[in-house]
Amino acid sequence: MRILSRKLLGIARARAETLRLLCRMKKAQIVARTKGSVGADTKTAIYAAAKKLIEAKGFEAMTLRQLAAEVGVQPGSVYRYVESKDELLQALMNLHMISLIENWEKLEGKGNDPVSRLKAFVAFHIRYHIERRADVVIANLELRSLGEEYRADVVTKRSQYEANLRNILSDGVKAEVFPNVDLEVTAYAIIAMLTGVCFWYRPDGRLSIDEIIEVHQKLVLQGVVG
Amino acid sequence: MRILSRKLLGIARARAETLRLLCRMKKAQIVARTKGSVGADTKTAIYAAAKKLIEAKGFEAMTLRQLAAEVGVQPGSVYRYVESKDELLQALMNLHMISLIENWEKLEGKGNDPVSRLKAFVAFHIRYHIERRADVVIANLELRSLGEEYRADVVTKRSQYEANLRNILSDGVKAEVFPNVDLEVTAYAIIAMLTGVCFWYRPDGRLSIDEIIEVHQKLVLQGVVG
DNA sequence: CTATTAATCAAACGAACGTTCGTTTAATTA
DNA sequence: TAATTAAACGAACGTTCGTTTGATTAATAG
Repeated sequence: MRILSRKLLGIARARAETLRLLCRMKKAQIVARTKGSVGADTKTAIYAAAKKLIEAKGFEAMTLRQLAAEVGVQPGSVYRYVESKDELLQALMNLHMISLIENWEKLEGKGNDPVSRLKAFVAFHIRYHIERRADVVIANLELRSLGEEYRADVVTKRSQYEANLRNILSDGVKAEVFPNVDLEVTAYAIIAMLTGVCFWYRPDGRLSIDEIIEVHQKLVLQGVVG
Repeated sequence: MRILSRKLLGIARARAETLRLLCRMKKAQIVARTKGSVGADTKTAIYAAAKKLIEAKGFEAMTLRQLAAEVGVQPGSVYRYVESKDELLQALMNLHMISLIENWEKLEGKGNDPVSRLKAFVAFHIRYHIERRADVVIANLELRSLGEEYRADVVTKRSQYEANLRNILSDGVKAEVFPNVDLEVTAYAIIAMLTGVCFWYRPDGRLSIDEIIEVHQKLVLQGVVG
């Protein structure tokens, strides 16, 4: 057996040498930096591919080899743009939370009374979540995979976003348009219900996004107004 | 650097040799079948530990070595009770769905009018989901990790359970107690909102389970009754 | 035109993964 | 008590993982 393995080792070595020679021959044709490659584009492609793969398989199940293949690059090349797999997830989640908060702030204050503000929130949340399904799925399912050092930051940002809804409800209670609502629980309930949409929504479904929004606006408003 | 790594390799080899000797010495004391070991108990322990670990870290992130350590057994021993890691997840999800459906069927039909049936469903769903958080978290977050051959089965069972709510809503519409509700969307919305509870509920929180149920019953009923 | 920087590749690393296997001991049966 | 079955162990298997490295080419700046 020991002789056999030595023989095999020899064969393997010879084969490796042959492959190396073949590589050297090909090197004149295809190698290293590719024509037209631009770093910024590659980084964008990496982030997009990561979103797609994590949404489909989950963060832990996605390998950097799959990610690299999706981008059309070698596994090692990803590390020019990403510190580590963990840091990549952190970046995706943080960018999403920041974008979510900013986009709502752009709309906020358009209406004055609590009822129209609540309707606006429902519409915004559903539309934004359907349009960025991958971001949302990642942000909601992969918190566990996020390193402890990053998690608190994302959780804080999420709470910050949810505070917008709590403020609307609170103003409604003060103005006596929403009687007897428990701010905390109601906010959780509404958000869960709205976020849930992007887990069953299908573009070719029976209802349009606007119709889905209307159904939810009615449910929410009747729920809190009574 | 090459010299350093050779040095480390040498140290590692020496240490491995020492450990091997220690193992051989211990063999006279601790080995093989342990006293008082019962197969059924071990299987129960494996399922319980798997639930705990998957809930905390996710299915892909849990390793069989962690699972074995949690049970207090060697990694290979797990395979006496489990066909594969995938089959373990499938078993956990299927058992949960079956139990969920059965437990609701035991309660169903206690009330007659759609309103009291809807209230009963809200109460049951929240209480059951809080009490079996691990099961619920797994069933809701790990569908992606489930092999395609098993997934359809779990999805069917889930839809079967959700049909209970759709039937209640449908009866309410026929009896003209719930005017103008979209059966499909409303059912999704209610379930998402109720399931959401077990992602924020804390036993030492401000409200008791009963109080949380009351808040949701009110929200849901006002939402569908108008 | 030359030197420098940006971008990528091929190859390898050790570690950890799920899983298999032959052996060994505890409990049960005949 | 002897033979059989149940339960677990320890060690290893081949594979794949995230990551690092040094060489190599494309684009850009001087």
